Amino acid sequence: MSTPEKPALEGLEDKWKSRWETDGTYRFDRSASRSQVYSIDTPPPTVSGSLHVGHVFSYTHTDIVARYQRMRGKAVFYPMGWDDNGLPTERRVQNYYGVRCDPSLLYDPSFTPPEKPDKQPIAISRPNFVELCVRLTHEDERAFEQLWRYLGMSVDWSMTYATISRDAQRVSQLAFLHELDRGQAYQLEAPTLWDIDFRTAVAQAELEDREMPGAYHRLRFAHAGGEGAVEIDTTRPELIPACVALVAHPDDPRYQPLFGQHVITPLFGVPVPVRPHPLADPEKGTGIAMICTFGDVTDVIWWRELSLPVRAVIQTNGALRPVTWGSEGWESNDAATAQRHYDSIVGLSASKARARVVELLRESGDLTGDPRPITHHVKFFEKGDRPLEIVTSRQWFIRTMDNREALLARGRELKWVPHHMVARYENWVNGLNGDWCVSRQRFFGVPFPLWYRVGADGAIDYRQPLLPDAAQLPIDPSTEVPAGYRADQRGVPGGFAGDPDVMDTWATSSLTPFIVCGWERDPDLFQRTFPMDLRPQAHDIIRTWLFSTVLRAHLEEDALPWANTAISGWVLDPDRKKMSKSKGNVVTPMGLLEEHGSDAVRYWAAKGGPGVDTAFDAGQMKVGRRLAIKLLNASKFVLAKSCDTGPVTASLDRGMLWKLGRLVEHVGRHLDGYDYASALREIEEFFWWFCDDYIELVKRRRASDDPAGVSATVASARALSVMLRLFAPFLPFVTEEVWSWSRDGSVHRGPWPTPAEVTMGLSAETEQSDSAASRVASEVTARIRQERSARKLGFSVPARLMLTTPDDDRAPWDLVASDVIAGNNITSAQVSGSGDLAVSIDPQPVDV
RNA sequence: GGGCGGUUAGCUCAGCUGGUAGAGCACCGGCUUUACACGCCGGCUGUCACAGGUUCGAGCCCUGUACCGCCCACCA
Repeated sequence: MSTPEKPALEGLEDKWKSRWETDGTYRFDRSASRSQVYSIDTPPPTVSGSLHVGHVFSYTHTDIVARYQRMRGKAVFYPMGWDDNGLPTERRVQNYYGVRCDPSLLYDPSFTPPEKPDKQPIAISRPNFVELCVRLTHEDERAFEQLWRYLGMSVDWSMTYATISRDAQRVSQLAFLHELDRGQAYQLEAPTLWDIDFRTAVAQAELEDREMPGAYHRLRFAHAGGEGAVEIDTTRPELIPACVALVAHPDDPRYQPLFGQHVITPLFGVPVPVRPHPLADPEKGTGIAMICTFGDVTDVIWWRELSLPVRAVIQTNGALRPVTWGSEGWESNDAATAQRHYDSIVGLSASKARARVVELLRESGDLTGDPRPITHHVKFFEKGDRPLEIVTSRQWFIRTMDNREALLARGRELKWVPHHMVARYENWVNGLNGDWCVSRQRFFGVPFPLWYRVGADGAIDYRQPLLPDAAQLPIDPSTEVPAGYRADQRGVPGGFAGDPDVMDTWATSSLTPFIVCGWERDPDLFQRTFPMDLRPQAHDIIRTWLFSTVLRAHLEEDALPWANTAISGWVLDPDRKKMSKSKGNVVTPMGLLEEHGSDAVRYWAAKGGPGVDTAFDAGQMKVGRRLAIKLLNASKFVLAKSCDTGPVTASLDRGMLWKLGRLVEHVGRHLDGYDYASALREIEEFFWWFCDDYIELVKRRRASDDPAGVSATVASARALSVMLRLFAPFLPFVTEEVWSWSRDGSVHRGPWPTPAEVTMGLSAETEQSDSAASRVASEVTARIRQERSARKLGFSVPARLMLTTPDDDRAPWDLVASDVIAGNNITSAQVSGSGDLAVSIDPQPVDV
């Protein structure tokens, strides 16, 4: 335990991250009661992606809060999770091992993937596929963990979880079964937004609008009576065979006479009714629209509310399905012509079929004019490449619409940092237009823990699912067998079939508070940690992760999942664009940490306030690095002569401590409100003042062993101890290093400083005069420095001081005069008059 | 179309309940001052986006406009 000769930052990360691990510095104390615990629902990063600067930025914010709470004496429950669920992992595993998942296959315990992936992917069962996902993501997790440790994240690494772990699956399945039991989950055969490339249903939360070129095609629908025709505009003429009605606004006089009449679809000769509906916009196109099953979500609304039949043509792969014209549901006035037209588009994708239909329309004369190009917004799956279609399929839903009011109330109950982010949540909840579709037609994910009976005719009966016992969970219905059945009855008449789908990744992620707190597994842990204290996350996933977590906690526990949520901003590149890989401006986090040092990068991150998008700024990191180095050097100086107890008699010393006491108070207030940026700013400001003014003024007095020297020694040592603890949540490495020079144990478990500790032994009666003295000392020193600079008199030139002070400053000046004189290389001081502060100096020749 | 945030020095940003515009970086000048040259001291830099309004007084409050970013939206 000693101060190094030449302190440096290099190597501190490696030194302390392993020491913290050995010492269990951040181990959660699970004997703590709920009120002593601070629990954090950390976002699990997607392991198959890569970490970027944005992660470093926002995770630092959370770590600052965690460290603050820990020093406040809380048992901080801070587990790290890995999100290895979902499509990114699935794709990566397919490519990495050269496999593909076939859920109809049975588990092969002896399967090992080939050394090198073959061109022809090997089909494997879902459990085998999941095993490979787990294996691959495990490697990613280790790399992530190394980075987090290097950054100084104070998580308890013994409590790491993964979203595809058996326990996460158990929690997902159990919550689903509860919701099924309570009628909050249900299945429905219904039109659903569908990605034709991923071949899965997608939820409202996963949509994004993209601007796409399109074109209005003006089509002619003949009146069924024979006389005249009506024209409609459509961007999707290929859906004419799926047309089931036309619709116009009820008040639109142009079309009122047509309501209840029929018109004939072009090319296919199908009589369809003309119906009124208020959603039809008289301003759009010709004011009358074609309803198809299904071209867009408005079609679904019209179809439902007008009780129209289904004539679906788009299949799950996006191609037009075969249709026999003239058969039931496909009646046509001219089935032969309809068939001939349809045969030329069957099997084509929507865009190819569209081009072909336009040719057919031109030939038949049902296209008025040329298509008019437009740009319009089209719904996409956020990870998808082609527009979504709407396909009718059986899906599982969790009820959101019935809970809208309750969810809005939960949103108001939650404390949002920054507060305005609550608007995003309310916006989303108010805009919900359907229950949450949680089933996905994918392989890697949490399966629905259900089987269905197969009837004697071989048809699956979805109405009464066969449920597993809760104690059995997690289960995979594609390999496990429901009670009362044998494995050889799978898929045969009179037997059973497993639900083929997996849950939406958010269906699992929405349960992170349950997963980490040991819901329905470790009741003791659960009651010590739930509801949690903090959910930190980014604002782009308020509608997904935050919303769905609030929903699940509401359904399961009738509670908020956490009391607070801190929404972090994004890291922007200097062009004010969100930093992203695709823009080619990604800096690897590890390179950044190695170049500037973790404390320096954390400093930059901490300067970005809660919810504030922040520019990537290497300059700030350099400033942070300088701060850390300054901390090393200043500490070395203070600790070179240190003493913990003794009377603080000098007014300047006391003034410094009073100022520090107020700082401690402010910083605590800022951090309680998650305003780490303001906290850091104030600490930093004090620290530079302490170094440049206070220490410079007292360093000579401090060298002596008389009572005045002891006063400065005690005060500066106390201040250093306090500042190290204030800086500790922000700069964990350098503060720990300095702390270790003179003290046992970790600064990160040290007590958070209190104003009372700082001003211990000081009499409140002197606060005003001490503070005034400290202020006058700084002001006069600044004037002397200005004078020296203006007159090019270096510090080494001794000078005589002539000072004018306001009357009010005369007494404070007397208290600090000797420090100001000694600290500014002044030979003698002459104070005169009264008025505005004025300083002049006379250089004094040095006696030879 | 609806909503949320932002616009302050060349750059990155503070500015609490209205009371004479701030910091850091950059730039310029100076300093061997035994903690630190990875340092210290000093200096320069502003129609607080724009237009109105309230007020003795507006960067801050109100109304409107513009631009930037984001979220949401039924996209014929």
